[in-house]
Amino acid sequence: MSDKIISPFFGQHNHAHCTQEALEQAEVSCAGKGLKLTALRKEVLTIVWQTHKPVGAYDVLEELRTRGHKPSPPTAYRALDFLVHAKLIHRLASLNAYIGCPAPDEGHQGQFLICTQCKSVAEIEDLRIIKAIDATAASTGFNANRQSIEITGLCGACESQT
Amino acid sequence: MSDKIISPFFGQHNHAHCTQEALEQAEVSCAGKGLKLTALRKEVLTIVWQTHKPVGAYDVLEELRTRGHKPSPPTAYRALDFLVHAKLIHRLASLNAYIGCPAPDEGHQGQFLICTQCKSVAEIEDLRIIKAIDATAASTGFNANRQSIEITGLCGACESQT
DNA sequence: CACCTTTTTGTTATAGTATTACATAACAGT
DNA sequence: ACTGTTATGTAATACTATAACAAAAAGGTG
Repeated sequence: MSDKIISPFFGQHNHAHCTQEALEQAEVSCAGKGLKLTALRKEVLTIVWQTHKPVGAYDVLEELRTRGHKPSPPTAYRALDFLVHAKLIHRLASLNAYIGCPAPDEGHQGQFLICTQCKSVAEIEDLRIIKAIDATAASTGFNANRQSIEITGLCGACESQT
Repeated sequence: MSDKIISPFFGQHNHAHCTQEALEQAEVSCAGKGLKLTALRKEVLTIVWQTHKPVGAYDVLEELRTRGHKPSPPTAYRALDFLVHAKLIHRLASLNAYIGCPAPDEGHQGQFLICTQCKSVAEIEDLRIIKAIDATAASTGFNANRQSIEITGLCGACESQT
């Protein structure tokens, strides 16, 4: 099978465990790359990981406030930018929002299934898509360096509730 | 070959002809669907078609002003929304901008190659990508209804100028 | 045509998203 | 301790998009 689901696919799971694992991976990953996962950045990462739904920058700000900070927008955007560059989270352009990346060290690009009903997002890695894009790039001389693939629809659970 | 370039791929072409054809197609397409391509909407479509670079909503507003209108934001957004729904233009989520669709009646989804250097955008339709997405959807129970595929990089021309 | 309904456009205000610019503080190496 | 660098705080502002209501234009019907 050439596609791989790399986040819990709209299913039940132990989310506390899921989040904790992401945080531990983040520590390791940053240490390995010489990046500094400061207290603030870690807190923002935790906030993003609270759900598998995308979180907006101003949601992060709000949440930081409930945790005793008094942040203004650049605080959130800077932390989010750092996390994106560290490949710990992804930005979903179609939603202006962020979501935790469950596999920061696999060098994958973002491919997302976004449920319009329950708002959950699953990240996938489909080698056929990557290959197809590479092939098109090669055939046209286009030198691709980033792909943003965002597919919206209804997840199985929401579909069956109709 | 399973992929198709459906807009001039970063190459030279007779753009006046290109634009005019798009406008004529738009007339026909709207007539066929019972949609009203009003003077304002047509003017906005023309503005979007001025280049193969994406155009922002406020660019459209600006351009409308130079043409004697005194529009406020909703004027531009409404016309752009109409054109998107009529499948005459696409919105590029990663750029908050719009670009003309050269093949409005082919029912395709948007797949775009975006050159970060010259800002040109080419639209492609790669059946392998579509099939790969359908396959993933089928295998997970996800019911996809819209895809947004935006690939950024350097086009051949800009690459060779390096 | 006169009337009514629907759609489109105008207008004002405001909501939501993101960045610039500069100040202060924390950190790392000498 | 000193210094250069990185991170965070703060204020202001730019950019993107929509809500809500008013006016005008277009289309249908008796």
